[in-house]
Amino acid sequence: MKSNQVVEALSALAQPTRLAIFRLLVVCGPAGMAAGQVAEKLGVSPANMSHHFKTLSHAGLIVARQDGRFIYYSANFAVMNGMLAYMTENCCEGDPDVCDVSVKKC
Amino acid sequence: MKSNQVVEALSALAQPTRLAIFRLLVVCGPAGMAAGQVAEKLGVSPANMSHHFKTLSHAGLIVARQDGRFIYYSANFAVMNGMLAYMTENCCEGDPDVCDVSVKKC
DNA sequence: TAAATTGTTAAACAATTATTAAAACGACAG
DNA sequence: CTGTCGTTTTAATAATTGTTTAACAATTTA
Repeated sequence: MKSNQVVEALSALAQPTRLAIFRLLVVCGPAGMAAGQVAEKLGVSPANMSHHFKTLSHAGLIVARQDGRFIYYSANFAVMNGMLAYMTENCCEGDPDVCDVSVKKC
Repeated sequence: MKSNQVVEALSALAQPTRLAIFRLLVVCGPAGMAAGQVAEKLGVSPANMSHHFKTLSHAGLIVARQDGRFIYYSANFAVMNGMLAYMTENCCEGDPDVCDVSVKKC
């Protein structure tokens, strides 16, 4: 994963509403959630929500899937994991005892 | 870890220079690296570097330690791990097979 | 004490980002 | 078709962020 992609992903998540969106979608899993439902759940206007979806999509953190009139968004774990890996690359010069860079499995 | 702390940490890392600083310090481990050395290594002016250090420090991602004339900065793994855990909380409704939220141990 | 080194702070400007409101779009039901 | 629902786009404004320059503080060396 390239540096600028990682920065883009971090920027996308570095905003309260978008972080909340992403966390919500992470819990939903691959099934995702309809755009409107996310907006209602978080109390955000549709237009504003759409902008945030666009930002997250462009960063590759979420994926859109149309189903009839609804658009379902879901979290893309591959990009998130790539981002996490990039940040901790070669940490502590390879000594695992010094740092504990692990995330509880879900 | 609270939402606004996580957003602050993500914002701090969502910038090319600061991401590079953090990655450099992650590799250095607890010993850290002198401010000037980091600045030189990344080709950033001292004043600009100082601002970035401040941002990262305030987010808790790095820690400063004075040693004579030099100030050594080092990465704070606890905050980073807290941030990662927050993002993946309750992912996939608890089904570990659906997503693989793990980071290679260093 | 004076000069040199290391790093921080303050102020200003340029650039980016977030939010809102209004208009427009595409999918579907009648 | 026509109307409505769900969502996106456009355009404008407000707020935040990054960089630079110059001045300042702390520590060591002469």
